[in-house]
Amino acid sequence: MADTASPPRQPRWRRRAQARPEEILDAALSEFTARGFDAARMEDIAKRAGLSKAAIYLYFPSKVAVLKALIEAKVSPLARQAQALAAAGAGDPLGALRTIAAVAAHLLQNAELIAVPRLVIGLSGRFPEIAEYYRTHVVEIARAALSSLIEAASAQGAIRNANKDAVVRAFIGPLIFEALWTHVLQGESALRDPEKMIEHHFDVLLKGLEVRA
Amino acid sequence: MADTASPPRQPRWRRRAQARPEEILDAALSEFTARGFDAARMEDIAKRAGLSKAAIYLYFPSKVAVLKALIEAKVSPLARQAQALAAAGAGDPLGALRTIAAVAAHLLQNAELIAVPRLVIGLSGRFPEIAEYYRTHVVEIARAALSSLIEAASAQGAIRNANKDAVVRAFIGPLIFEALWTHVLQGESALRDPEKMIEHHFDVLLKGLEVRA
DNA sequence: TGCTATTAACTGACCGGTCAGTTATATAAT
DNA sequence: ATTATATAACTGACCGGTCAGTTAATAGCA
Repeated sequence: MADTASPPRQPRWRRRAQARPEEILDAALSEFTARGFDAARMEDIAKRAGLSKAAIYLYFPSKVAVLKALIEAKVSPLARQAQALAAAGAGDPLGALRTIAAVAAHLLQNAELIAVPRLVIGLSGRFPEIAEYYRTHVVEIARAALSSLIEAASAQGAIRNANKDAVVRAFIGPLIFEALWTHVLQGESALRDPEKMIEHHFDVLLKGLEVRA
Repeated sequence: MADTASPPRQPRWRRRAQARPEEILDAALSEFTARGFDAARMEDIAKRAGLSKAAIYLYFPSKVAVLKALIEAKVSPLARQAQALAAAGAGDPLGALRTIAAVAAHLLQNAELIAVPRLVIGLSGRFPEIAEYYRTHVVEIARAALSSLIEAASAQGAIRNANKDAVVRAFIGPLIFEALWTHVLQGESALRDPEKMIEHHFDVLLKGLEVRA
């Protein structure tokens, strides 16, 4: 009797097959980030994404499948971006390296961004395919991009000859370290001032520690 | 009737309260390393340690407690070692840094050694105390040790003046990166030849990339 | 322009299995 | 005889995944 006279009720739910997958992945990222893969509950992911747990299984066959899709979705863009930056900067490789470092330093401020690699680190033992995917689709691509820039810089005399892999490590390593220090260990972070950090980074990287004559 | 006539039976189990805790921690490290914290089963840890699951609870109140004890047990020695090396090398700071890097490069070949930090990375979100413990008891101590060496080197003119934090990052970062690349991503590793890797590392670190006049 | 049939999208309730932790009991050591 | 050390058996809760059934959207038809 009460509300028989209110026809324009809004439906209890809507069909939005198009938008669901991405929403699910976003929700999953949040939950995985906060609790880790195992402790994250499908029920909570569903709630956050605004549908029922069962509905998730209309889009993904399993929890691991959600994780894989998540990694693929969040990771490929980064790899492509790195390649693009490297390609665009072939003319001025040293400048491109500096730009990439600056961009990276800015991005690394964002905690959600390093959530994926953290998941990968934690799960690489149990799901080697995930580690492999991350290596081949992200890190190897970034390494290749950097390598090509370094080679170009060396070829045109902008930097001296040195072992390429060592240079790549010297370029990336400190950034990774600071990201871990900041987001994993909650340490006081140099990332708060990315420009200054990159300035110092390049000062050491270019000039080295030796006392010049 | 059968074997009533064999008195020298060995007992079904022995009381070894003294030795148990460490054995449990070793077993836990193996299981945690292989499967991660959540997927590791107390039952399996017990089996590996050679006792029953219930017996573990005579020594540790919970699974997390085992993890914490494990981290504390495996981590303090490292911190002490880093401090010792730094103290011993105060006279020749640059040499000490090289030694530390060489030792580190050797140690990093061992997969079990980086298992603990990997656990910390994976669990830092859910158990911040663990991350904090690791920061204060390991990384900050290692950083301090390195910092003092760098300061000493700078003071006695062995290296030029540069931002100390940046130098620490430039020193540690590449090693961390290579360890992750090797043990997490299963990549082809420069750690196979630690001497050469350190040689390249120091070549870049000391001389930098700039073309000298 | 409504009514009906059909399908895609979605849900609530449930099941089977797992596992951290507990309890009742037994055995070694003293 | 007593106590510390150990186990086997058990419990309670949780959670990934499933399924029978419901609802929203849409296409066909009058």
